[in-house]
Amino acid sequence: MNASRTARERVRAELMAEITDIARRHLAKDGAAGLSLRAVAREMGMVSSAIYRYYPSRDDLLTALIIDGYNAAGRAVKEAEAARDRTDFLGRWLALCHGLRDWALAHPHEYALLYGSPVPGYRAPEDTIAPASTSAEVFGRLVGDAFRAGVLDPPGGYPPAPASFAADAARIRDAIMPGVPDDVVARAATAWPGLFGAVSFELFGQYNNVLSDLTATFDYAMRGLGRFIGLPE
Amino acid sequence: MNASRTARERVRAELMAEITDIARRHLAKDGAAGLSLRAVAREMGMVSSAIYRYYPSRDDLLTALIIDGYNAAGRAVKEAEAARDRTDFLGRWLALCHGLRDWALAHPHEYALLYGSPVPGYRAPEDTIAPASTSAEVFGRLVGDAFRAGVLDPPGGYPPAPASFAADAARIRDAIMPGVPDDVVARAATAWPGLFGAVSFELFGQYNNVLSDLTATFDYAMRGLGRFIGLPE
DNA sequence: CCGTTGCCAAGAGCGGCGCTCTCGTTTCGT
DNA sequence: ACGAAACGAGAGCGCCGCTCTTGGCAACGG
Repeated sequence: MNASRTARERVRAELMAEITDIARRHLAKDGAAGLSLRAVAREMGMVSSAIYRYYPSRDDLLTALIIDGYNAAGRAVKEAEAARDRTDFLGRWLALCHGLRDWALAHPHEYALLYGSPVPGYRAPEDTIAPASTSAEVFGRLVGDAFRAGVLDPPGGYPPAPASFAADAARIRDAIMPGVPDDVVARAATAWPGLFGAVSFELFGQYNNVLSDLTATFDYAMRGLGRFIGLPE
Repeated sequence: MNASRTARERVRAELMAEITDIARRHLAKDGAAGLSLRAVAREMGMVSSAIYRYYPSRDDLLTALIIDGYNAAGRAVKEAEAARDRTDFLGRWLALCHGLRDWALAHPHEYALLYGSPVPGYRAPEDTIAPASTSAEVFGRLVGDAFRAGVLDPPGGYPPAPASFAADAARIRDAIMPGVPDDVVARAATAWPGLFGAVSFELFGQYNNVLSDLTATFDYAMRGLGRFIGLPE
């Protein structure tokens, strides 16, 4: 009975995978705004209404692509970071940053879908938060490793974190940075959006006619943020 | 003859202004994806094809809204920054940051249009770059003032800017930061996208279920970036 | 003063979109 | 073997951006 049920469901799973594959290709080519269920159906040789058996709406298909995208970006970040010597903490951070940037440059529309403006009528289904945190987990582990190694050496002259941050710090610590004290969490939480701000600026054209050697400038900026956290040179 | 021609052109200008006003309201309510020429025309009591006399395409209307948005954001930033004591450089920076964030929170869809994923088939017409730099000019003047006042006191322990940055630094210096040395320009260029990364993270939902006191955390992070540049406490 | 020119609103229409509903057919569980 | 569920196809609804044509109206030149 398992075999028979899986027979039908296997076809269904394969068709859903084929739909997402085609949709991902369309997304990569034309962006989220250009993704059309009808075009995907056409390419599959189906009639448009048949698609709705598999994805009840365009937003559901987009949600699937978002989850895929978070997983792909997280994998790229993870692999880039894993290639560095475990004790080269600044190197791991830079590898993480370049890994994200390289993936974003290779998949600009997918990056925009994840970290740009939310496209659908706005929703962030529960399913997306787990894969969305993959990159942050890599970051948290890196910061935690550096702290436990006792090598964190942040430049002085910075104000302390606000008292209201303690609760957030505790939550972040429990989730991805076990054992890390509040002020380190706070600095990490400052640097983290800086990474995405830099990638988004480059990808969304804010650096046009401003910067020329984008790779070197990005590397410099991320090095600065790494030092800001306290990662040793 | 001037009077007669301007008579006709005045009506035209008024109609274009009315179109952009309605379009801006639709944009604020439904986002860029929900902006429809037909809906705007309907609200104006026109037939949809008549709109094309004034804006040849939807993208042209969006471009007009983008320019308006940059001007509005720039004005908000400028006024917030101008309200601070000229010698309170960190205060001016924080006012700039909060000014941008407050404007973004009040006009999320417009912010997304400016600093989120580029929505049209992608274009950045020349007309948009001048208004886009208003905020950066405020920032550049602030950094320049602080440098000329001799109060810049950046924490040490950071690597120098890459050699390839010199040309970019010269261009930035000429445009918005006259007299500022390369390493200060480089640090400013690191902090600047950090501001937008923080605002975008908050606005695009990346902080959901992560941070609770968003205002205090933002203030802390911007304070850190201000110190990173060297603005004195 | 009148004819020409050019701007304008309106209407019809094209192709495409997301999505719904109905209708035969196939497939599966019992 | 039979009823239920899943399925593909087709037609259709109301949107959308955009184009083309038509007819009215005002401005300008002879």
